[in-house]
Amino acid sequence: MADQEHSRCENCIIRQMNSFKALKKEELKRMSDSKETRSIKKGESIFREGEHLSGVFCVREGISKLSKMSENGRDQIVKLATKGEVLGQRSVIASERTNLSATALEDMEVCFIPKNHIEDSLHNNPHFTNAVLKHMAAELKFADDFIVNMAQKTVRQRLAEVLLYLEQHFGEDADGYLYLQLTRSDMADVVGTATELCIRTLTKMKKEGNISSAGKRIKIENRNALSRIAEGID
Amino acid sequence: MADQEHSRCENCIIRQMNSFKALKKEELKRMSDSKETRSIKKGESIFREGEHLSGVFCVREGISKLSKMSENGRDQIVKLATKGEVLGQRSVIASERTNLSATALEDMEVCFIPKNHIEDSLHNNPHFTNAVLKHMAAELKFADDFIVNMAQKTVRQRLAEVLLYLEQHFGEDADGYLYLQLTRSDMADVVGTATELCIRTLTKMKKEGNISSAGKRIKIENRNALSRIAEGID
DNA sequence: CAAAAAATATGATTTTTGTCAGCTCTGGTT
DNA sequence: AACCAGAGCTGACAAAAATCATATTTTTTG
Repeated sequence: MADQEHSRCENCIIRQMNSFKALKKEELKRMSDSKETRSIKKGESIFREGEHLSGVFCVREGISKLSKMSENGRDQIVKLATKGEVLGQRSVIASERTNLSATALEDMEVCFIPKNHIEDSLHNNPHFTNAVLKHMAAELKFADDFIVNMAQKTVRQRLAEVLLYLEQHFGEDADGYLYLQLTRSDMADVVGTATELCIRTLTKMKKEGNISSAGKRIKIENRNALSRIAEGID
Repeated sequence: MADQEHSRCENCIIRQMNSFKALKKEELKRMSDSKETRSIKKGESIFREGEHLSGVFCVREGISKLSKMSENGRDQIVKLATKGEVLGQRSVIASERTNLSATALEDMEVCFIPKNHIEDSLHNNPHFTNAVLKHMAAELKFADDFIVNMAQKTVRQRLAEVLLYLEQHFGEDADGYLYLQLTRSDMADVVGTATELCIRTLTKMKKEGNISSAGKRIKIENRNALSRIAEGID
């Protein structure tokens, strides 16, 4: 199918959300001519750890998890990426195989952009390079904070933090439930614990009245209490 | 005291080890005219979390720890930085306060470089910007791997890994002991555990014959065994 | 709709980790 | 040599987390 007007990079609103906003009209046009839009079903993989990427993926719709299998055989989710995020950027910049796997948590729509476009713009467009640099700086800070949390906080603290994060970043549905419905297993993989302990800890939070649930769906009932838990006060 | 020949950036060997190798002669000359060499004694702080930096610190000699205090009141060491590393780069790029504290683990010599030099070169020298970008990409990968390890490995596994890291990156002295003599407390802060458990775990490794020690100094006796421990095989 | 599969949940137990108290060793100072 | 401070170490106990087993509920699918 030929590209519609609305699916051309020049007209894409998504690019306002990432480093691509620093690209010039011409760069965008060229990019748009060779880009390729892909639909990815919930549960499908976008790429796997150790793959060699020939380009990056710009997320237009849906949410994905970026995870890595530890030597112990358990998965750790390092990041949740949504609309506007560019997946695979680090690997392309470093000319390395991917360090993480990307998997769709919902049905997704992503644009694949061949890496030569990225490389060219990194060489010729300082605005773009600086935008990417700032973005990487932000990611690095996020990662450092993540390290400190994983190392120093209890599962209960981390879980409270994740719930607040999910609310802040993905919002809630019409009924007030967290929009992103992570399985307990995925939630455990974010928190870095076993599924059972994740469930038990959620149960305790329910009993305390800080959250409620309907099936896998979770509602935050007491934001402040969760913040206090995350800080280790409760 | 006036700058000697050998302390001018143009002639400094250290810059071959970091992004500064991408700087042009002129940039280096200007940088050298406004840089300032500082001696920092073991235990002293280079900067503290939350400070506003007016420049970056290029490490010429000595080793420092980059750490952050968690809300629980315990310190987590996120990185050990040595000769060639540039401290404060992320904060300057992001125009933010520092996210980490930097403290000397040995007597150090660092060059303070006012941030306008960095900012100018980021705007005008694409080679430099790309070098910094690649460096940040490497740091980000390191951080992601660190997250996975902290989240999924036991203290014993992480400690084995740290010992091997210390050997690989800082080498050993004439007697075969690890060159960098971390206190047990600092070692615990890298591993993300309490000092007591760190000591107990070291003791166990001694009994197993995988390491030996003399005072605070540690010698690796069985590299392969430690590797296996790190991988969770033993 | 019913069966099967997957996800959620709970109990019992073991292992790992944290905490508190106190002891010992070492290196430096007077 | 005596003293001291700080680091290293150990024991006893408490708390947190992992593991295994086994329901129960929800979702998927034939």
